[in-house]
Amino acid sequence: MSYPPGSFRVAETQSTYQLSSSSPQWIDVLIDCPGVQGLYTYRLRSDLTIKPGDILSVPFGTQIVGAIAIRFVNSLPDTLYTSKVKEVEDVIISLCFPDTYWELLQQVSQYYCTEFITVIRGALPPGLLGRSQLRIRLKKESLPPGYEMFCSPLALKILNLLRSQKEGDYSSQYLQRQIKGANRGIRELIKRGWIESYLEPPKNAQPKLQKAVTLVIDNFPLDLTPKQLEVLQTLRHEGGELLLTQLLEMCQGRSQSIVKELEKKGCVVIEDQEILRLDQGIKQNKDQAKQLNASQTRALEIINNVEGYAKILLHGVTGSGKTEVYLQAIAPLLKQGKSALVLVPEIGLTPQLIDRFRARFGKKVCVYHSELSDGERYDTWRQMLTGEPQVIIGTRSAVFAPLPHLGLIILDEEHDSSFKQTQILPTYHARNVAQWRGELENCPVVLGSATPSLETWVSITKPPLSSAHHSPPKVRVATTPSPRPSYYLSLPERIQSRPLPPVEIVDMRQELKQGNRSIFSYSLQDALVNLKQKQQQGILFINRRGHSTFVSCRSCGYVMECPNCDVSLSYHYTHEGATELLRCHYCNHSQIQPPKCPECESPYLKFFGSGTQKVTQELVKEFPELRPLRFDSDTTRNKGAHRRLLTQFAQGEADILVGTQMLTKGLDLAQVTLVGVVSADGLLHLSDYRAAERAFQTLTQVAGRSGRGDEPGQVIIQTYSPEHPVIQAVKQHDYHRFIEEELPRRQELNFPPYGRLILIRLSGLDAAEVQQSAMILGEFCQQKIGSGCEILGPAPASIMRIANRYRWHILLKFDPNPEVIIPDVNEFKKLCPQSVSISLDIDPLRID
DNA sequence: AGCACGCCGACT
DNA sequence: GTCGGCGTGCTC
Repeated sequence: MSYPPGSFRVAETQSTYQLSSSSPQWIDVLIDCPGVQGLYTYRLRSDLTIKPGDILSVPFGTQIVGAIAIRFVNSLPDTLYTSKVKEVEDVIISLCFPDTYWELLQQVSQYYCTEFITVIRGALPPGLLGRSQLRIRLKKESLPPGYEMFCSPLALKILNLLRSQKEGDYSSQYLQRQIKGANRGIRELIKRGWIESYLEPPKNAQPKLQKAVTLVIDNFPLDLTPKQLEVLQTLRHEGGELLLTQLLEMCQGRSQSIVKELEKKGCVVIEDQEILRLDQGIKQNKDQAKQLNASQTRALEIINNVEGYAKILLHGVTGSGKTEVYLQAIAPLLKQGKSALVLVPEIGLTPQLIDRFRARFGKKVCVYHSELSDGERYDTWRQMLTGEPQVIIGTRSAVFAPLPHLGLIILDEEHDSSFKQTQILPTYHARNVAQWRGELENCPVVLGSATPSLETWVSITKPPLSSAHHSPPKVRVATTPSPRPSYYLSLPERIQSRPLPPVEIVDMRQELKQGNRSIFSYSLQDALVNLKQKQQQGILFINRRGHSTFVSCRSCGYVMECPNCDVSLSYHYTHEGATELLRCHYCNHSQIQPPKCPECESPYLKFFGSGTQKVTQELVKEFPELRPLRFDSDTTRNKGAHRRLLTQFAQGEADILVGTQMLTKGLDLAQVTLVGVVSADGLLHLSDYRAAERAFQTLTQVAGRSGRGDEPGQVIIQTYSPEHPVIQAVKQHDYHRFIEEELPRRQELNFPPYGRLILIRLSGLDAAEVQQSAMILGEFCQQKIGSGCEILGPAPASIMRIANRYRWHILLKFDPNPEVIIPDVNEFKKLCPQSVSISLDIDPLRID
């Protein structure tokens, strides 16, 4: 583990020494520098109130860095001289984090083998933990005439560079990047007194302040001018307090000087007031709790009556009204003064969900996700710490929302892979963290899904599969007392008893035999014609964005490949007359489609496979009366584009949405009666051990978009493998059948949810270096880890090169019970050259 | 993470 | 002989 577990913990925030006669002089802090191990001791300042858990800034080396106060110290160790101990610089933010908060972060740190400070960094809003910058400033007035003659060429270079800037001021880092060996010259110039160095304090996220005017008298004095009286009367009329800008706006033409004058006379006070930059969204019409059906009522009853921690799986088919259960589960909590945390897959993807929460709870709803600006994030975060009852809706990172009095955590679409962080440390899964949080805060955790992950499924106490298969019980409570209570709640029916849409599987091999060369089967063609006639709307699901999956030469078979990655380039062609582009979906390299094959000069260089662009084009060609709307990461890239496209569609400006995975998440469009999957095969035949699970989830979810309104729905899935078990399970809407098929396969190979996985990723620019490092680490793992852990690889990644970096993997597979000791990543790094980067992915979802 | 110190190779 | 590369270690 990169951090020795239990070697320290953040002290209880209540522990201050005010009552003790000998108050401590020092405090141990955790420095915000990954790689810096252990705690550092600083002198307390009498003018600052500091307690453990506070975020401080402290001098460290030549800079000022962020730090977390951990504990008071009464005496220094012998090895540390008093003179070496520096003083705390400042308190950045002093807030009462719930005690369990730091405990949670420590748990994340241990489980995900990530330094504690790195976990804290990921949990706090960006910008809170700042660092200073060493800057160099030219002292123009000290520069003697003819100074050029006195100094070294190096120093002269620095002087000239500084003089080129208006203020004569650059960061030390910038100077060192521009001029090699700048440090020597800087020292020379400081000695001469021509330049000086200073620390620019870290710019932390600051609350936004605005001047507010408050009326402080009841009876107006008599010596007021008419203008002054007008201002005061306006202020009183508006409740006695207004922002200065608002007040001035209301008393048009009145200037600030009048208000200043009133302050002098003691009529009002002007104070800075913190303005919260919160994403309050679009005003929604207030709505009321909806009537629940029997299953929903039972589910709600269980959730509301759970005391303390419990893990609750809300297994509801698509369109079964999970959201309404969430809403009604939260309502009583808010009345008790508690808050709720709602985690959703991708915020941009669920404007509908946010709107529904806002319509029910109004301003008590806050949205927290990484696409907010730093200021918005900071303010929302501060707003959470107030402890007022509220509902936070957020993506993965919101699992760290510092809400006191947490009463309920909900993970909607808990099976969704975006709850797992993969690129940045810690590589946590929000579902795991939410469970730990529920245990620590002693509140229930609801996992909602139509297609629960296998992890969740096996972790929930539930009726035996075989009986469940035939008649799934509605509610089943774990009867055996267990330290981790769990409940299985099922919503087997859609609301208002709407049927699940029938799923038709079309064998594309037969279509070809019958002479159909279109990408749309006869069934789908009929359905599309019908759609227009009935004035209904539809969705076409395509697994890929772009136009085509690859471009190859019909003469020699040459395939256009990305120069930086070992993948073929996708063909992009947005509209008539647009440039034909080839783009790499891994590194975003793009180039113009060449007119001839680069290999054999043949002009027959053509695209194959279908993406969203091509399907849209084909659709327009074959069904010109249908108005399509493309919905993928190419068309939803801009902020708000998502909501705009959905609104357009909802208002009937298009007949059919053509899109990718995005369509599968939380869309509730009542008018959609037809869902077409152009080709399921791309989903079925991935080499990943989770391919089947993902395919089942995606197909079930996309099918579930159909028939949510009054009109019955219909689903058509085109495939070349109609007999595939996943396809059959989707056709029957049979989750249990899929589970019975898939679980034994996982168990046999000890893959999750049975065994645990840790993936060691290596990458670097030099192929041989990466390979050799992988071999060394593989050997090291064999020796160090040994029994109880299966070591797979080292092996090259399935796409060996991405963005010019060669990639190798080592996969560790072990039973969750006998704790396998994973060596420190730093130990791995010591064994490899610096140019090879190494990272651990704990419980990886994909191994590619 | 920065940044100092320090030990080796290419130049005046 | 010095300059200047970047490898190792420290920062309370």
